[in-house]
Amino acid sequence: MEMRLYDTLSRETLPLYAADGKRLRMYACGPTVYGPAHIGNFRTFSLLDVLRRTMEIAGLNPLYVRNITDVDDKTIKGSAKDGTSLYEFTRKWTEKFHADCALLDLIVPDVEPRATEHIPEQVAIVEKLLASGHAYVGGDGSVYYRVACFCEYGKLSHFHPEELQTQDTNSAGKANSADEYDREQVADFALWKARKDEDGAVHWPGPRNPDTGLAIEGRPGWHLECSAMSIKYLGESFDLHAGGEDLCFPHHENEIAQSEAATGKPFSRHWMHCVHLLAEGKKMSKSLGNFYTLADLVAQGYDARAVKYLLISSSYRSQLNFTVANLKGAESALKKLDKGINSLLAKAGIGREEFESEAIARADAADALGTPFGPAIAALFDDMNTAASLGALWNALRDDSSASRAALSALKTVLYALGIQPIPSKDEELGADEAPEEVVSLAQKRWEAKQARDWGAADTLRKQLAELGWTILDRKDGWSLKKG
RNA sequence: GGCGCGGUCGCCAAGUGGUAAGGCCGAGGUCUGCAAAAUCUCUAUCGGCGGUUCGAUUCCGCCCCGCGCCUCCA
Repeated sequence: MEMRLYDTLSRETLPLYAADGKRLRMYACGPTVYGPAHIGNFRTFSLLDVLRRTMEIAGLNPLYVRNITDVDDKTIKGSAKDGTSLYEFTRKWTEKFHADCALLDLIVPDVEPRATEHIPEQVAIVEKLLASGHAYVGGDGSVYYRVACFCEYGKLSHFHPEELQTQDTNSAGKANSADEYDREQVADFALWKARKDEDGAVHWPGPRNPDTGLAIEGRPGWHLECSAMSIKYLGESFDLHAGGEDLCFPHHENEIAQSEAATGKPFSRHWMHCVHLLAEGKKMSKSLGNFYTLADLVAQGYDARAVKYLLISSSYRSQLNFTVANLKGAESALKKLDKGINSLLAKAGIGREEFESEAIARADAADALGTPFGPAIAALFDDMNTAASLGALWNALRDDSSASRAALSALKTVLYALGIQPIPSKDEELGADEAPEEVVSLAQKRWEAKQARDWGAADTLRKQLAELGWTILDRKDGWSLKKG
């Protein structure tokens, strides 16, 4: 079954395929490492992870490149504020990002290039563009892209350059200082920024000024790195480029302009954009108090798996509103999912270990489609409909014919694609040896009171345990304890 | 002003020209000394008004409401 995905460029849902017949070459814009990534960032990265996984089970053999932006205004400012080098500063936040990715069980990209490690490649593109007249040195010594030179400018975001209206403030709420003095047109964007005092030690010998023949010291503009690195690792033309919806314009539009002008070839063939997450009904921002990071949520005791479940619970093309209530709902759902899988295994007479081991392999997608879990796979193949896929997963879990080896293989495939690993029968029940002695002794006393049919004493002891934060789970023949 | 997305059960969220998947919450049953846990069952006519059609939530038009992007936010 063919996998299809909506393409921003053509505004059509098109089949995904590897142009070279071997690997589907995909580039995703990664984070700018200047602070903790928030869950909105991770909605995009989680969805792209599902995409990567789904392409894998579809046999598309993805080659996944996702960059790290480690030089820009914010990283420079942040490192200056911290009194550390740009390198140290961005390493710190990159490590934090990787830790969060691991918590969410995101597959590590095949290549994760950093902007600062690809300066020569970026400079080479600027020099090409200068030579062909697509770029010019502006009044401030920086190199700008001449948008007027690229007649297809706007083809991705479907904006007409002449209709672009410069807002009073940018998305960060800061005033746009879009003065035309340095540039020929407001729409022109910086390819290479000339060195400024506030950049401190952050500068490289840049492209040669065609007029003087001298290198222009400075640093790359924002869009340039993605062109340079995607071309380096995937070739001048590749299969798919993805990112958050905010990147569509100007970032991706500018990538297309500079790449296609530099190579003379079509850049990415297919474009995918993940719609943003809202938090408590509004765009996430620190001032609104609805700014969530994964670390915060985990520290509050929420399960990272539940965060991921929630983040992928609506289609990548629709907005998702994150609320704590929904996160709790996701936790409940996940608990039930674990149980559902356990009982399915029990019905099939297959042990948890056998299920997790190689004994039951992930099904080939074609085989999986014929099982009750088929619809869950088909939904992912159809424009990566994660919400429909989860719905189909629940349906299949209730299907009696799901208790077969073939179906369980298919289940493994679905869980792999969604990137949700079931937790082995972790029903939070603790045996006597796992709780504090005091608690165990209270529980035992209460059990004895109960056996003696002394309900008053039994209820008092149960209350005492509740005050200590433990719940008694009664059985016919005994008791166990649950925290909370 | 330009481009785009969306309004489906209390909440989240799929979907289709022929009478609405799923999850959460809630309610009820079973179990239980009671409670919890477990388990089973139940819960919508799709923003408004017109139009096309044998038939529209699904297509078209208008209106109302919400949201995103419009130069460095995933």
